[in-house]
This record gives sequence, C-alpha cells and structure tokens, in this order.
Amino acid sequence: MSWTYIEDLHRHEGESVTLKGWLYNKRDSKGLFFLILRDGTGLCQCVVNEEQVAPEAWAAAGAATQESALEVDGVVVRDERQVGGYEVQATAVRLLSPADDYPITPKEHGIEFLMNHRHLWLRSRRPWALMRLRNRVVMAIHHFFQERGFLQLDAPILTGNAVEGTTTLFALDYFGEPAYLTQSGQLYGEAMAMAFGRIYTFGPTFRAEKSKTRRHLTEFWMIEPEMAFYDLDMNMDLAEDFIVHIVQDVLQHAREELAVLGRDLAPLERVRKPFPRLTYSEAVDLLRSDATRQMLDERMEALRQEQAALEHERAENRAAYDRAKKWKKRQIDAREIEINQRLEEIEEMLRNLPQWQESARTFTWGDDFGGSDETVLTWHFDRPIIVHRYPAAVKAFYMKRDPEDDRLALGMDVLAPEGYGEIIGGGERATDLAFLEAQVREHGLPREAFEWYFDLRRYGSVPHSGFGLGLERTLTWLAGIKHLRETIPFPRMLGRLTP
RNA sequence: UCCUCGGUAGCUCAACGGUAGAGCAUGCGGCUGUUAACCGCAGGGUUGCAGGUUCGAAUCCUGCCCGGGGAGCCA
Repeated sequence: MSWTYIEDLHRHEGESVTLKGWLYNKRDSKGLFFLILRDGTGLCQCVVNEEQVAPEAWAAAGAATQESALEVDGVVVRDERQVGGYEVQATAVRLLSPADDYPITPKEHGIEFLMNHRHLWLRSRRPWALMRLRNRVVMAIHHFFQERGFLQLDAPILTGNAVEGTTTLFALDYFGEPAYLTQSGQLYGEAMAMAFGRIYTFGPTFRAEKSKTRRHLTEFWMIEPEMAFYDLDMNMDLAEDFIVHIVQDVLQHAREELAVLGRDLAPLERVRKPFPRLTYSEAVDLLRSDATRQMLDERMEALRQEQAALEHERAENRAAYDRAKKWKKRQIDAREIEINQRLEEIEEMLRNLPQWQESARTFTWGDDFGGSDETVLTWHFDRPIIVHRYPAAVKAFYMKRDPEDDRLALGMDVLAPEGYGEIIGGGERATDLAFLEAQVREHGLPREAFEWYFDLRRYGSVPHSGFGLGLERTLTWLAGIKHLRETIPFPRMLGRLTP
C-alpha cells in the first residue's frame, strides 16, 4: 500500500492520502483530536472529528500516546496556521504500535538527559533541522568538488604511523602490531593527488585529546582536498570559493531548517568574496592593538548593561508574582529560567573577557593562537577570515617554508565569523626530500614509517597544497548553535561512548 | 591533568539551618479549532554516595562518584 510523505503534501491539496508516522504531540477538545504526526520529512496536524470517523478510528486516536506509530487516512487541506502549511482531515486512524511513557516530553530537558537518550532525541525538532542541514552540507561539499573535476578517494582509517606524533591517537592492536585510528588523511591525500591531480577525502577522523569543550569531539568528520600544482594562494582561493559555495547552498536549500534553529541569516548573507587575508604577523599586531582592547571594553560594557536590564526585569517579575494569575505565574516561571541561564552566560563572559583581553594584549610573536585569540580576531570582521604564514615551529613538519622568510611556514587557517573559530586548516606542502628528511628527524618521528611518503618527493615532486575542513565545526557555525555535539547523530566525546 | 559551576519527583526547576513545593509528563473528569491548548482532581521523593557538625541538614564541613563550562591541544 502506497502512502504520502508530509513534505509532499503540497502536491496533494484536496486529495485523499495516507500518512505513516509517529505521534509527535496531541491535543483534544470535546469531539475532536488534533494529532501532530511526524514522519521524518516534517510535521502535519491531523484533525479527527468524532462525527466524521468510525468508532475504531476515534478509539485509536484516543489511545495514541506520544511516539505511537500511526497510519492516518484523510483529505489534505491548505491551512496557513499549521506547521508546513497543510493539515489533514482524518477519515481513518490506525494505531500500528503503541508507545508507553516516551521519555522526551514536549518540554525543556537538560543536555545530560538528552545525550543519554540521543537515539530518541533524534526524533525531535531541533535534531531534525540539524541532521537535515548536515545532509545538505555534505551534498554541497560533494557538488563543489565534483563539478571541479576532483576525485573523491578515501584515506585509510587504520594506520601504522602518526602524522604528527602519537600522543593524541587511539591505539589498537593490529594482529600483534601497534596501529592507530587515523587523525588525518593528509599524507595519503598527497599520494592520491600525485596519482590523480585533484582529490578529496571525506571520512571520520579520531583524536584522543582529553578536551571537554564545545568545539571538540573524539570522532569527527573531515573533508581534505589535495591538489597537485597548487600553491598557497591557489589553495586559499579554493578554500574561499568552497566556503562561499556551502553557505550559498544552505541559504538556498535549507531555509526551513535554519528557521527551526532560529538562525539569524544576516551574518550568513554577508559571507562573500573576498575574505580578509591576514598574515600571522598582521594578526598578532591586530590582537595587541588598542582597537582590540577597546572592542573588548565595549563588549564588556554591553554585557553589563544587558545584565542590569535582566536583573531589573527579574525583580519586577518577582514583585508581580503574588498578584499574578496562574497562567501569568507560569509565564514568569519560564522567563525566570531563561533569565537565569542568560545571566549565567553573561557572568561567565564577564569572567573570561578580561583574561581574553590580557591574553591578546600580551601575545608574543611565535606562539600559536589560543581559542580566545581566534575568537577575538574574528570579532573584528563581518565574514570569515584567512590567516596565513604562521611560525614554522607551531605548524606540522610537512609544511613548506616561506621562501621570503624561513621562520614562516606556508600554512593557512580559515576562521569562521561570530567567534566560531577555526574551521579549516591547511597549506602548501614541502617538496624537497632533504628538507622533509631533516624535519622528520627533528620532530623525533620514525623514519621508516615515512619511506613511502618520501617516494612522493623522489618521483616527480611538484608544488602541491591542500586543507582540511571540519564538518561539525562548520555545521555549528552555519546553524548558529553553541555546541558541536548536536551536529553529528551520535557524538563521541570524552566520557561518552553510548548510545 | 588543572580551574570553575552544578547534582532535589519521570523531566525542567524552586526552597539555602526549622512541616520538601510548582510546572510539564502520567491517570481520571470538563470543554467542538487547539498551536508547549486550557480548567478541575489524583498518584508520584532514602534531596548523587559515604561520613561529620547541630536539638534539627536538601541547606554548613570533608571525601568520593557523575555531569556542564573553560585552560592546555586542536578541525
């Protein structure tokens, strides 16, 4: 028996259809049930009128609880008031499978509870938007590279060697040999670029970093293009086109998802070429400048004003509480929770900002940027920025040195706006065999593991470049959310292996 | 590893030394167009664990466990 998906209802106005899905929410009145059905493609209100359906259908509607599986037959009616713009006047309701005491009620929940129920949480509205956004971005990435003639070829997940040391790798036993889960497809990408010209890898990456922050997962997805005969400038041009393409695609095709997430579209609409490009040294100067100090002062002042306004509102609400009607009390309670949460955020920011200001002011040339430094830098601009030519000491061993200044490596990072920080890291690779051999030695890496990599320089070494885009970090920025753990179906992070 | 905040009903929170409460969820009743529907009634608790201080501890102290945020590291 065929059925109709909710996202296709606009093609069936006035027709009789069958919907299959789960009960998202239910309201009732005398002689009426309003069933909000969820089928993965959207939500649709199904109206069941006692006078217009058989007694079995009325009973099924009554018995259906949240997340019960249902089939509903009915007529599609245009109704601007509804989610999706349509509703279905039910002619029959069949309860396929009941659900008792579904744990995620239509109410706010804490993150620990939700993460423990991630397998069910995925059914909710916000994960719906985020997972669909993820799918959209994955498709946009493939389109971008496929249209330009790149081959998608994957690097191995199990590796015997570490790209940049073994401290942050997950170690495994590979039939008695030590092995690791990959932390980057980088070196393999270079081999494939020498074979096919332009390639990109798209796969999971593993880092055993003990980081508990909103920017880290132990398992995340990375897209790594690698191009023969590309220098640093061409690499930055590509990264810029790539980001613009993704943002434009999302703005065109994920409007509803962004709306569900409450994303302010204006910052995304400003993402156009060219992105400001700063050398590392220019970025350091900007960090240490009066302009940065002043900008942070202004931010702190704005936060203090918001804090005072919220405290005032809370006091007024409390004063009015005793005289308030019941529904008003409920509203005040809800608002109080909102206010308290925002006040906590503000307090944390007010604790952090002076430290960030100090870190920026005293930043010394040669250090790598901390998370706060990146955030502060991006606050100066209205679109992503590219920082390039870092001190060689803070970058990977395979980076090419700047011919103009040997202290510098031809690396580049793309920093997302609105304080989201690094979403791309990459650069031009070293081509000279002797230089790489020396680098491996100086970094204390096992030479044997890199013999095959050295072959790439022995047989037709050419300039080449590439970069890695963190999928979840990019999604976090696009969605405008606070934690990247919501951008992957089942996040893996410190202390979280299930579900 | 370090710093910081937290753990109270199934869920989200309040009570901050003196009889553990509210909303949501659940059950029953009411209402023919609801939008987190609403109104009424009901059940629901070793206040994370173990000790200590006190006439009295959810509240104060010590240790442990679990979680949030941050530093380091990084996409």
